[in-house]
Amino acid sequence: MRRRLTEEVNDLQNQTKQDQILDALQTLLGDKNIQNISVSEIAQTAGIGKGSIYYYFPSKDSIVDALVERNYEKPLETAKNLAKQTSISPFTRMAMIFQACRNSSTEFRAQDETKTSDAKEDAFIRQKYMKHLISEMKPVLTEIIRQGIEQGEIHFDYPAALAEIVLIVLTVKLDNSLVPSDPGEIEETILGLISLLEKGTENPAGSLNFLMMK
Amino acid sequence: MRRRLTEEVNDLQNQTKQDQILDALQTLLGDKNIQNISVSEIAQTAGIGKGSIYYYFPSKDSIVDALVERNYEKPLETAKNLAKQTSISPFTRMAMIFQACRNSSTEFRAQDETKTSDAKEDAFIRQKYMKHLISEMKPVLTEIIRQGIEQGEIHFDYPAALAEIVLIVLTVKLDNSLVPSDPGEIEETILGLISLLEKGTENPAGSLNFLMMK
DNA sequence: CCACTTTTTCGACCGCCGGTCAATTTGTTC
DNA sequence: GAACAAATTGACCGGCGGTCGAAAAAGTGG
Repeated sequence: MRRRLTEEVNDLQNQTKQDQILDALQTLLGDKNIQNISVSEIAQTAGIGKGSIYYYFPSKDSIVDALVERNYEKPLETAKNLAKQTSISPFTRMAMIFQACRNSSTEFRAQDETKTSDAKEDAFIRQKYMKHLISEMKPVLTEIIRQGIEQGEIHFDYPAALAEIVLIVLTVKLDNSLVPSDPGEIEETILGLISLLEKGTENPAGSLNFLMMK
Repeated sequence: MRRRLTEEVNDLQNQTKQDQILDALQTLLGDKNIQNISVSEIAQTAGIGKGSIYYYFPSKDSIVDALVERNYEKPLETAKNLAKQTSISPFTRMAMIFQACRNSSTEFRAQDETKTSDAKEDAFIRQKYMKHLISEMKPVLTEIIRQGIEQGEIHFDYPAALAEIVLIVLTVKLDNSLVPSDPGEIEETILGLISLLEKGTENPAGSLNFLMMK
């Protein structure tokens, strides 16, 4: 059978019904925690009936999952492309990847700061974020580190472990819901991580400072 | 006014009503996720009425918080005591602390493995765990590392950062809910962390292998 | 022992949520 | 237009976290 006309119109304006729903959720997340957002509310914001939500998604949780995935599509693609650019230094590429992630995540939680409700409460969604990011990004980062080892720029015996350690520390530390900390503390931890990386990968002190973001 | 007799009886058998409720929750957590445990169920298991739960705790969430806190009382005390034992090598003390945490947490999630429901779902409670552990343990570990630096056993410029990095990586990695991984993968990450620590703190390769648990 | 106050217990009840479903509308094909 | 499939909907359901007032139990003073 031919595809429905409405579907084609949607595709043309790059807005499937699913996207509409995800947009609604994203908007609402600017104001409150996922726990305080009801499915009816999402439906209302999306301008459709509650029942329709369940025509496109099997559960409320799955909507959150889909949103997380959508928000990391771009940085993941960026990372995968960078993994092929062997001419660029591995550490530079790592920095670029983290920058891409950071942009995407600040975009995602644009209005979090102005939240009225208790910030620690939306930990739920942050966690899905972390999980997705770490598991998707690890193989890519591992490959880049492996290249660095081959090129003699990185001296370390456990590329996958190194990738994971860096990912975990950065993700956890930059997510204030898991370990609440003031900016100075974050900076110190990142500095410590950089110092540990420099010594651990046998690079001169200060050479990786550019990993420090912004 | 004098303390109530019942209160004293409770204290004698070391079982306050709160403890009774926490025990009930802990039992139930052996079988299912916190999301699938209702307050009525906790009450029933504890052998009291639902209303009584809310006489002792303001919310369901607060019960979970209290349980997490209770389960880390012992390892935290152990750690604080170890912080004073300056005669023991810092890394040995770190290993002892992690061992204490590990014992406590396996006790806590004793029957997780046999769970029927989807394991990733109880991420909620694990996260409370991580958060509590990291924030409470960080200052203690920092102090121990600082002692190691003074004694010349550890060469590193950021004690607090080092403490946090180690805590974060171990906590996240040993919690399979956040980054699902098979045992071999966990081992590799820990090995990588140890290698990074050895190089980073200017200790000979292999000297910290005893940090590897079990 | 009694009268009285304070603490504790309890389950019926409330509002709301995630999720279901039968009925209806919309779109497609011939 | 008839026949069929796809999409939409809101009333409805069971169950949840949390409230509340009544009442039982415990404590107090004489």
